[in-house]
Amino acid sequence: MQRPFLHPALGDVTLESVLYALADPVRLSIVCKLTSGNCPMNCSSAAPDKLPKSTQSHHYQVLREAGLIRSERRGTEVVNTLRCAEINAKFPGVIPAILTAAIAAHIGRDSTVPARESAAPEA
Amino acid sequence: MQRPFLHPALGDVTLESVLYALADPVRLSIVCKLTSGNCPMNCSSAAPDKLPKSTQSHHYQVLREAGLIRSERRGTEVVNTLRCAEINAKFPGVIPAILTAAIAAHIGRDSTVPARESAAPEA
DNA sequence: GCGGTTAGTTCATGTTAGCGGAACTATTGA
DNA sequence: TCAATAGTTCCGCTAACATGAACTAACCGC
Repeated sequence: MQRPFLHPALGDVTLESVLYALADPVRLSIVCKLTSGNCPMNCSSAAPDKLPKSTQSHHYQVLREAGLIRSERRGTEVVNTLRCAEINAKFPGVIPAILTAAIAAHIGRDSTVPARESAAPEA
Repeated sequence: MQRPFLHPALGDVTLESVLYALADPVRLSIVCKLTSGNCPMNCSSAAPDKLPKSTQSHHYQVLREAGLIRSERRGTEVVNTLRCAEINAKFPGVIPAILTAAIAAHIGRDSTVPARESAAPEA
């Protein structure tokens, strides 16, 4: 709690780490919630339900170190905001395309892995 | 070698697995080479130099199972083609944005991890 | 200030996934 | 048939992930 948060400079953000951070359903869900919520959120309200706190903390750390979110302490809680605008300046179009696809796929709507769904009756 | 390749149906391709597959520098490099080469390539010519064959094989398997490439045996070699058009139909804009960013970041030009930043003014 | 609550971090641990060397398998060509 | 080529599979080692338990910092009511 006392250790200050480390946010990478934009120059240190790599495409691979961004993709890696978003490749996890939990983290993609968190980012989707932050996007749709459109305002800073603390950790537990952006994370899927019933996720252990230590696991949450780990996922936020990954997102932070990838440069996707910025975290600030506000009293007892940590407030997270997206750094999409910055990332988008460095990797134009990547984040919007991924988030659009994620929202279309119903990721992060309420539960972690919602719809195993449809779309493929073919061989 | 005898086991047939398994390619997921488009309906089974998930955004997470696509992002995961592209989150590795080696695999991103392979996909970039296949894109820029603009034609089918065998495994060793699309992979970075000096990568152990077993590791190459593993990375191609990940790309294949994510739905990003299609592999076919041609004599002693395996010819790989991108499935970008299909993926793009399912997740519009995702692959082009990532590949554009990757190429801009000089990923997969010739070696695995080419330019450690530098914001590269060089051509 | 003191205890309790809240929100999140850190540590330790078991499980899992990835890398790469060695051995193996098809296919081609001489 | 033998050797070379191009990948695959197996296996061991290491690193990463998920999570419970213990910890810390800020806030609240008294």
